[in-house]
Amino acid sequence: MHVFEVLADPVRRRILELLARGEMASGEVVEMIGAEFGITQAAVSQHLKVLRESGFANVRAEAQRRFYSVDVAGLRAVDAWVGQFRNFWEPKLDALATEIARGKRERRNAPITKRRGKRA
Amino acid sequence: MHVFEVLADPVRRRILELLARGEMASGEVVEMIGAEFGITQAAVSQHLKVLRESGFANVRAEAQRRFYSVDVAGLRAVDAWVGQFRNFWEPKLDALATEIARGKRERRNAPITKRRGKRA
DNA sequence: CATTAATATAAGTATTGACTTATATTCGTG
DNA sequence: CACGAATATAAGTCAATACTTATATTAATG
Repeated sequence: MHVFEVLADPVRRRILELLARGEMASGEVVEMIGAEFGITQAAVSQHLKVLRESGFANVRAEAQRRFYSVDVAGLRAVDAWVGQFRNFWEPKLDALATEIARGKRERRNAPITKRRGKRA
Repeated sequence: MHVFEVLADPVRRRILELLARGEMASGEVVEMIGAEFGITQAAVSQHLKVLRESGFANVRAEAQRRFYSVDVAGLRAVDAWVGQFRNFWEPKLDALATEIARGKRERRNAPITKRRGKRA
């Protein structure tokens, strides 16, 4: 399942927000999410499965308990994709990349101009 | 439609990547996306509608043509949500927030310790 | 070792949303 | 003003997925 499909579900987003505060046993997640969304243990378990299989959560077993925690892999993937566009609202550092893009665009229709300075 | 649902669709993600290179007329988008995904003009138009209604794209009319461009609003919203977790893999600047979270977690089960210093 | 606790899985259902074809709208142009 | 070009919308279909209930698995415990 693609990272953005994973985060498209509000329950999964909420679970991640809970895990951000520290690892939680499956049962704790079931309680909180159950209270907030009114869904069953099975449903929560299925969401946890999605999160773990898509790189958003890690599991650690302790007796019958499963402790879930945030796995950054998924979040980094999302961040990387959004990063493609970050220069659109944060021109500060990446001004060069922005310049290149804008240059390309404008040069397409621009009138021909004599260039001065070194040539190969 | 929630921002993450918007980006859950590969066609919409691709459209945004195209728009990142500069504004495009609807027709141009239809050509490129049609070629890549094999879908009709109507389908692309519907995706453009979603993008514009969810704050990911702006439209500008010129005669019968509609020129689409990236709107950062949606992307910023996504970035903000992911930002909640950024300290998980970028502890550098936000070390304080990370510290607070970790502290909370550990204090839960920690042995009681005498605290020193000012009190209210 | 039978029972209970904690979690996962199986199987079925219902809703959502991404398509399709067909049609409407809007504008320039002969 | 009729027509063609560019785009949007309407209506219907189909597949994906988020649920449900029921059951399986695994481990501690009396």
